[in-house]
This record gives sequence, structure tokens and C-alpha cells, in this order.
Amino acid sequence: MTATPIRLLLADDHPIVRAGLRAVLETEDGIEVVAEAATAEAAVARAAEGDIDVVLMDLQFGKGMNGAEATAAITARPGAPRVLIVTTYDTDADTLPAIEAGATGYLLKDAPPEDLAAAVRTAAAGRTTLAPTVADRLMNRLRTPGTALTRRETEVLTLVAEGLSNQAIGNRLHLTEGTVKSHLARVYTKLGVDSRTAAVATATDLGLIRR
Amino acid sequence: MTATPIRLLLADDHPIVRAGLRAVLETEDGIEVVAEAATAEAAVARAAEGDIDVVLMDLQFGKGMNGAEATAAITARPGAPRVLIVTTYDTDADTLPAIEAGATGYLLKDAPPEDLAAAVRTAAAGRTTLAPTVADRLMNRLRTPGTALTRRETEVLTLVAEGLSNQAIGNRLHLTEGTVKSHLARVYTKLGVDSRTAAVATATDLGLIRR
DNA sequence: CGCGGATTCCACCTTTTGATGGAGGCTGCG
DNA sequence: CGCAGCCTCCATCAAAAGGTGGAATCCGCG
Repeated sequence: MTATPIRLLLADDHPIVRAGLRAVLETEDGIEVVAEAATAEAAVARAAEGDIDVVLMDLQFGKGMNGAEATAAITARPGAPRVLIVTTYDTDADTLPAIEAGATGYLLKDAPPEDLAAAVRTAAAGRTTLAPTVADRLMNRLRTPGTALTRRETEVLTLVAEGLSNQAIGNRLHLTEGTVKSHLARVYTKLGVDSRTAAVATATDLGLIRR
Repeated sequence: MTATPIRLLLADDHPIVRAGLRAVLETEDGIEVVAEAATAEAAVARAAEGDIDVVLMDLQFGKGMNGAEATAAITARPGAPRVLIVTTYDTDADTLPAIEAGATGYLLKDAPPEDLAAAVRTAAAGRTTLAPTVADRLMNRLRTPGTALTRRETEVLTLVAEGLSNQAIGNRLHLTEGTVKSHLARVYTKLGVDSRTAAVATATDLGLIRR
């Protein structure tokens, strides 16, 4: 069974988390941690050297490239390793870019160690593992496409979240204030709220905008 | 030197982080991990049993009591262990309540393992260790007390960030709408803004409120 | 005890925002 | 082509929010 162990690269900016992943996975048969990376850039470089089957990738790094960008860079190459996201957050704003970038799976850091090992093996086989909350979110998204904001609506709402007035947003986007109001009115009905601050709050919760 | 080892309790809802802390600290002379807790409530209960010198406490737990509340509960008892906060975030909204609750130190999870061990020893001796960014923030706060929001102002602004109207905030806090306006007006001048959404945006940037 | 800061409340007035109901132009697609 | 969805703009009215200037209470602290 352990003829060819699964070779892992741990990419996380927290030494403590790397140590934890190593401790949890090292005891597993057929899994071998062969490298660590403290930055997304280092992870991409190490993955390019080959010799890796699965990358455990965090999404947030203190500085520089983020995990989703690194995932895209890694999976773009032929014969690339699988990338399994292991992170703390599970909002749309995190999960969707990561999945688009070609991640093979998405786990949360509060997952029990057994799930982690199982997900690594699943990823090595090229199949997908999603954390339950992430799976739920994706299903809901597919079931209720009406909630989706259009590009323009998202753009306007993002500026609202930065604290701009309708007037200022109009200037920034070369629109009249009335048009900004129109967009926002539609955003409010889609989100089921009735004020700009409430819209920002729920959109942030739903991960529709980032902050 | 190792006559009486420092006895540790690890409180964090992520098994991976607990494993990482254990792995990092276990190799240190004179430090012994004697218990783990996956919830804040369990940490309080275990600390009450005695036998613990230092608690490593996360601030965010998935459900129930948070780390600051648990810290207050633990340090309230006579002969209580020291509490060293080890978390990912370093905003005012996190650090200030934790320090008020009686934490002996505040470290970030991206700290190198050596710093962690050193902080544990410092905490056991009853002295304080602060992560550099946290120390900076506190110094700035002492230098510019004008920017500091009062407890009530922060409370009101937090509800604003959740999307509530002045009226709704008044009801929630048992205030008149006029009083809410008064608080917000002072918040606006302190932050140099002129709208609720702008206040939320800059307060979030400054780490005055959490989101 | 007196002071300053925090908290609570008030009134009046201006500006911004939201609700409603259209309307015309553009684009992609069956 | 014709429809659907998106984007743009408009006017009008009602409701929040913000600006200003007080004012009274409470509390910790020197």
C-alpha cells in the first residue's frame, strides 16, 4: 500500500499551522510531507520543481500573492500537482476564485484530522473534496441565481462599501446620481434590505464583496 | 532548570492549530502541554480545575463564548493561570477587549516558534509579551487619544456596520434616535468622515471594529 | 469637592437616501 | 427578428441621516 507515498507541499504563512499539518499528516501511512512554503511565491516555485503530488494551500498570506493566484499559477502547468485549499474562511469571495483557479478541493481548518488525511488521498486520486459548508453554499448558489448581482451592481456596491455617496459614485463611474440610485434599488431588492449599510453588511456576509 | 515544568493548556477550536502548538512547544525544555480545549467553555472549565500555569487562548471560536470572555472568566478566579492570547488578528477590536479581560500577553499566529516559547516563559513569570504590531498599535493609541472611540461609540458603530438604522440602534440599546445621532456625530468628527458608510469603511480599515 | 470625559437627551434645519414607476438604448441569443 | 436582461436616465415624494448648538446627569480621579 505504501509503495508510492503521496508527496505533499505545505503552503501556509503560519509556522504553527505548518507544524500542525505536518504533525497530523506525518502519522498517516502513505503520506509524506516533503516541503513547506511560507509564501505563495515560494509555493509556486517549489511546485514547479516537480516531485509533488498534492499542495495544501492556504488562501491568505500576509504579503504578496494570495492562495488563489498561486493555485492558478500552479495548475496552469502541464503535469501539475493537485491543489487542496485548507483555509479558515468559507465565503463566496474566497471559495469561488479558488475553485475557478483550479483547486481540487476546499477544506476548512477546523476539519478533524481524519477528514484532512482522507481529503489528501482523494485529491491525490484527482477527485474533489468539499467542506460541507462550502458544498452547501455552492448548491444554494446554483439553486438561487436571482441573488447574483450584475457586474455594474457589484461595482456600485463596492464603492458604497468604501463610504462614497451616490453623488461621488456617479462621478467616479461617470453616471448620474439617479442611475446610481437605480442600481442600488435593484441591489436592495435582490438582497432583501432597505439601506446601503445593510446592503454592505449582508453582501459582505454572503461574500459578494470583499473587505 | 526543569525542576517544575510550565504546565500548559491549549485552547483553540482548530485541531490543526492545537497540533501545531503542541508540536512546537513540546520540544522545549521546561514546557509541558497537559491539556487541550476545543471550545472557550471547555477552557474555562479546565482552567478552573487548577494544575495549569499558562493558557494559550485563541480569540475566535466557532460557536459560543469567545476568547476574550473566556479570558475574563479564567482570570477572575484567585490563583488563576496566566492567559496568553495566540490569534490571527491584531485589530483594536480584538486586542483591547482581550487586554481588558486580563490577558498577560498577545501573540500572532505567524510568530516564529522561538518567540512563542519565549512568550510562554515570560507569561509564566507573570510578565507581558506583546507582538510588535500590537505594541505599535497601543503606542499609537496612547499618543493620539483623540482618535480613540469610546465604548459606547464603538458599540453604536458596530451596529451601524451591521446595517441597522439609527432608530433600530436606539431600540437595541434602549436609547433615543437623537442620542444615537449624537454618538455618531462624534464618531464622524473623530474619524474625519461625514456618513455612516464612510465611518464603517475607515473604522474597519483602522481595525476599530470587526467584520 | 470640583473637573473632565462619557453618556444621554432635545430641537431645528439641510442634505442625502430610498421608493415608485417609467422610458429608451444596447447586446446576446434562440 | 424579437425577446430578455442589462444599463442608463428621469421626476416626484417620503423617510432617514447629518449639522449645529445646547444641556443635564453620572462617574472616576486628583
